Amino acid sequence: MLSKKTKYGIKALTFLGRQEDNTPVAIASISKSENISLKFLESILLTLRKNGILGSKKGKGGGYYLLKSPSEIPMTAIMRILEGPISMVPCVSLNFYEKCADCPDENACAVHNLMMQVRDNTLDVFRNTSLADLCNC
Amino acid sequence: MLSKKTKYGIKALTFLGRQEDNTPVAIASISKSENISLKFLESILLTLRKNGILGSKKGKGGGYYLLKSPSEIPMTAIMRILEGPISMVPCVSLNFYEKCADCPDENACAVHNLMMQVRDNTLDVFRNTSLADLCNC
DNA sequence: GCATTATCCTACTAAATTAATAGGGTAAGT
DNA sequence: ACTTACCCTATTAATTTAGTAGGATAATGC
Repeated sequence: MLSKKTKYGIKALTFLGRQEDNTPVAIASISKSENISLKFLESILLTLRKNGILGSKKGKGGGYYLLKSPSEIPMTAIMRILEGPISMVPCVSLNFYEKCADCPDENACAVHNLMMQVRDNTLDVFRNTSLADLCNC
Repeated sequence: MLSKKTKYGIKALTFLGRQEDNTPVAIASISKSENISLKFLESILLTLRKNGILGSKKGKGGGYYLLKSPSEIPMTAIMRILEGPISMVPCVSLNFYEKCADCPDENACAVHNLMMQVRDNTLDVFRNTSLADLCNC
């Protein structure tokens, strides 16, 4: 299941991507428009900033803004920052790999091989989708 | 992330599907071979039985066995019983649909539309895979 | 019929994760 | 200075997941 953190994060990014210009938007403004708890959203936007997706400006007229054009932000990046691994099991993860404690041989593991296929298909979607695609719908 | 419940359940089913004949296999036997806590596995096999995937026999020589041939058991069925919805958000689920509290219009929701694509791709994998495919690898 | 074997079933607990909140600190603008 | 709005850490509450306990029930075989 997708966490609320990821869901809210994507909604906020889409909101920012839909702005006419790229001037900073206050957290409170996004929070109201998208029905997201202000404090929770604050922490989400903070991690997006720390991971190079967003820039921020303090003080009056401040807020968050996209550092790149939406078309240059692939969904793989957003998903990995907010949700973590794209795969359903760590043993097939490209960026968050971990060996299973119970599994002596990965290549002989039915779950491993099945989840590899799922990962490839999911990855296909995220690789071929940018934030821009989400903004235009 | 895939729950251990689902992971263990798939492993157990694969183990059963790989048996020469379809005579009952004791939980303890599966538990040892697959490194799964006996009690936890017990509850997993119980739900698979209650959902028509497994049959069981009590007493000496008893255990669990597949009710159908592995090729007749699609992964969609197994996943929905063990893991629940295949989609990442309830609002795009075919079998476990739920409306999002925060979202006024589903069709205008970027997350909704993205997750629809992911669901379709994942579903494709599970629909085209049966337990038999997992047993032969 | 009685001991043994193994599933059946409910309830409970512990651990981990997720979601949300609190509250003060820091920087920018007027 | 004062206000605005992000910065950051810590804490708590809620939920889910994983695992455990312990007895009930049914089948088998001597």
